[in-house]
Amino acid sequence: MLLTKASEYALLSLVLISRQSAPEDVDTLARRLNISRSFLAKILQSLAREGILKSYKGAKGGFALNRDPKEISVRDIIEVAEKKPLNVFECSAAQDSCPTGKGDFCMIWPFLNKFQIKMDEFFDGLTLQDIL
Amino acid sequence: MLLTKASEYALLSLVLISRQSAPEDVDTLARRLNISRSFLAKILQSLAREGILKSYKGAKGGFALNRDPKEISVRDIIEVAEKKPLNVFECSAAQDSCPTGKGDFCMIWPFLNKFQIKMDEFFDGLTLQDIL
DNA sequence: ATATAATAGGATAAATTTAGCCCTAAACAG
DNA sequence: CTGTTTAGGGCTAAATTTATCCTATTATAT
Repeated sequence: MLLTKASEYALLSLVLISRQSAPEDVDTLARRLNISRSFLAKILQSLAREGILKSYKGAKGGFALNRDPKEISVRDIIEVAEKKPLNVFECSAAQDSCPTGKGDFCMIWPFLNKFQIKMDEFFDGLTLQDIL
Repeated sequence: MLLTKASEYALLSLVLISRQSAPEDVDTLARRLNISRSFLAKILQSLAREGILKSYKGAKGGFALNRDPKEISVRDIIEVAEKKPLNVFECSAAQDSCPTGKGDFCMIWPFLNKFQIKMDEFFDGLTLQDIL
């Protein structure tokens, strides 16, 4: 599994939330998805902090989309859920982050970067809208 | 990091080994790559068990390629290094492995599978030869 | 024979992921 | 106002994954 459950839960929740006009609360979502309430709460809170969701406290509160599904890239969602940039390796995005060091040129960086770019293209070009 | 250091070390070692005609031993490789000897040993042993490398015990022993670099797909290398199939999620390869269960159709499987297929194409089409 | 080097397996350590708990702050309904 | 609802945040625990180390054994070249 390249991606963790956090991404899975984030995507599933966002689909459910998108289908609703009123805010959905964590309890309902966790029950509907049959997953840990507190873990999901953290994920949704992160998504809210990053402006993907909007949160409403108090009665009838919960989470709703903060932007149009077309404006939410799958890449954004996954990077928030995983809490880190979506890199094949630490070094695959920027050549200067190569850890082998020793000054000499990395033997596999070109390959890694090629995959990195392919993946970036895929995730950047895909929005929540496309999943719905 | 989607892939672990095991894959990184496997790829780097294979490149070094490819450049040599005589078997390369773990000590030399670990020193050259500046990484843990015993960790690398396990990885190379796995690669040998899967027929990617050939191992030679005793003096002047070590590891050498067992097949032509053209015949070794990057996918094979990574799957051996990661010790598991290269799936985005558990469920992304086969639809029936969806864990949400409850009989209803998964909301995100089509998307996951699309990515899975893209990744498969990329890795299957690439061989060790292409990295060298 | 002897030194070299892989093999195998277990043990350990470190890091990350997943989950649970509890208390606070905010918003809302009546 | 007041009580209820719900997000927010922190802290801890459990589980799993990654990474490393160690030791005994087996094979081989010279």
